[in-house]
Amino acid sequence: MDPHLLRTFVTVAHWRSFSAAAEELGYTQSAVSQQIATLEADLGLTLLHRRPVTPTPAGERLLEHAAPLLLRHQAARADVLRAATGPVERLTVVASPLACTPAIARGLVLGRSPVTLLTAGRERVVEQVASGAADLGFADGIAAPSDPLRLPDAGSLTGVGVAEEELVVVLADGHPLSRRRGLALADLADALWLQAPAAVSVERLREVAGVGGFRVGFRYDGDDLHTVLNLTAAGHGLTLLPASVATGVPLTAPRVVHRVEMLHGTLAPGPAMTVADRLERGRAVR
Amino acid sequence: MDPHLLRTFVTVAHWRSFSAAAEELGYTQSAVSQQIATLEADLGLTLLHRRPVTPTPAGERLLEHAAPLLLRHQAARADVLRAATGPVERLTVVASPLACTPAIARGLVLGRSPVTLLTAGRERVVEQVASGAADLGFADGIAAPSDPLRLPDAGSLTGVGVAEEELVVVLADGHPLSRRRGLALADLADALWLQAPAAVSVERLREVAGVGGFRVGFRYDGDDLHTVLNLTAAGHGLTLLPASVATGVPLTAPRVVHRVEMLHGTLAPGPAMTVADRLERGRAVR
DNA sequence: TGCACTTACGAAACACGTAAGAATG
DNA sequence: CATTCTTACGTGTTTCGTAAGTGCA
Repeated sequence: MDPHLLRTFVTVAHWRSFSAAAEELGYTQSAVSQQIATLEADLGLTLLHRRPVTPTPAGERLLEHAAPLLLRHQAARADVLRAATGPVERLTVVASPLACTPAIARGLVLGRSPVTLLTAGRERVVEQVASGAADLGFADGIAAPSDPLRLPDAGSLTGVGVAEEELVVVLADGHPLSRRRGLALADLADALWLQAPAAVSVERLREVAGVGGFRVGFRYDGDDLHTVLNLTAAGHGLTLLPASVATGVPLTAPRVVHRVEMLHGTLAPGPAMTVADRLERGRAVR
Repeated sequence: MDPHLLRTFVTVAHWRSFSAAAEELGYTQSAVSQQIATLEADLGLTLLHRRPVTPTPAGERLLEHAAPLLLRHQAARADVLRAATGPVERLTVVASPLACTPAIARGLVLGRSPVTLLTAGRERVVEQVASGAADLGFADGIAAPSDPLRLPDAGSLTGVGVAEEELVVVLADGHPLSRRRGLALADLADALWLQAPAAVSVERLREVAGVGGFRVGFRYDGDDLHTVLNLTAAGHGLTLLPASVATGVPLTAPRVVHRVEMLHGTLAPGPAMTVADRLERGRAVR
């Protein structure tokens, strides 16, 4: 159960192919085959069905453990390294699509030090901060007011809520429900929803509403908010968005808000700490 | 950052000696030296001062990460293995000294299947269950009513509260405070306390009380409750114990209780699940 | 028959033990 | 000067790549 082998296993399972994993990892097909064989021999279990490549039940189980394990592993490494190297005079920030609110954007100025901002999915934000690729991360999601976001656990990351905002249901133009003053999520479980990284995930919707349904009518894999709005307007599916970025019908039940959390490892004095402190002091929520 | 090297590092740091760690791990002194050198070269940092052997700040940082990392690592392995092998017809249970209350003991009967019970410290209970050495664990500690215990995170362990009980302050025979009807923890911060695995840890006392103090007057490293009571009676230090095992003055503030939690990994149908279900149904607290 | 994983085999790297060396208290 | 860690070096093992082998669509 070498992290090395674990990473190969995860990659193979992801691509459902030994050869594709080999290419991604810079190994030969043969090496990957041998690594998986070693892992299986070590556990005494078959982890993957071959042709087609599919995880066995034991493999599925291992996959659930492997991702958090590898995440914590690289987080530990990054944290030790970060603590040892002095403060750097540049700041790299990663934010999920809707996480960079005006207040946060304003907080990111930093004298003459250069700031780099990049966008990534929620999990990737955690990963980047944990691995030290970014100094500061902003992840958004929906949650009950003052509840923390449910983010992957990297072991040593500090997260503070920095913004919470009302949510609205964005409906198609002229949708019969658009005249309503407020909507309950449970009433919309039968509707078709738009699945997009920039908007709230349909999976999370089911969790929050506590019911099934919420079929995905359309899937948009890009980050562009205008495209999301255009797709919704065209009737491809409903969307849940923070009130400030879209017009729609307020969501009244359950009481959930759009929340942004700032994530960082242990901060050495320097730009990252300065910015984090400023944002933490000015935060809208705890 | 091989788990292998990490384990060696943790052991060396624990013993503050390369040779002692080598002996414990079954390596030569030389091998340990090389492993630490490899780890240090990999991170590009000195992790340990030599002679005397002491962690550097970076080493301290790594130590904080290493234990939970290794714990999760073996927990993942055990979980995959446990899920794959069918239910076993024996049950191994591990409990911290005061965790095996009468109700729990009663719950541990299991038809004709043999049950093995062993005692270990709180951390060790988690470790044993996580690593699959035990099927079921019971850990006790003090916490605010209905609050969970603060146990090491193994990633995939389920914990449910199964018992909560009042605490009493056990005082020396004829102690002036023993006539009081109730005591507040903060008033006892200046007293001398008995540190013993079977009783509440003095460290935890400080956390719960939110103040310093609580000097350790005597340290007893055994598990025997009678010895603890005798030591307390002899005036070697105060102790905090569940009301059912000792007579003393009820603790009135802060509102804390003695809590027992049952821990287990994913349970396959079988003895472990039977017992866990029974105890979970009959639990006193959530 | 062709694509995809496995196996065989050799070369390079690695990890450990023995034993000698260095440094500290 | 004795204890404790480091270094040098030899050996056995591991791991990877090349290339041939095998099996399923």
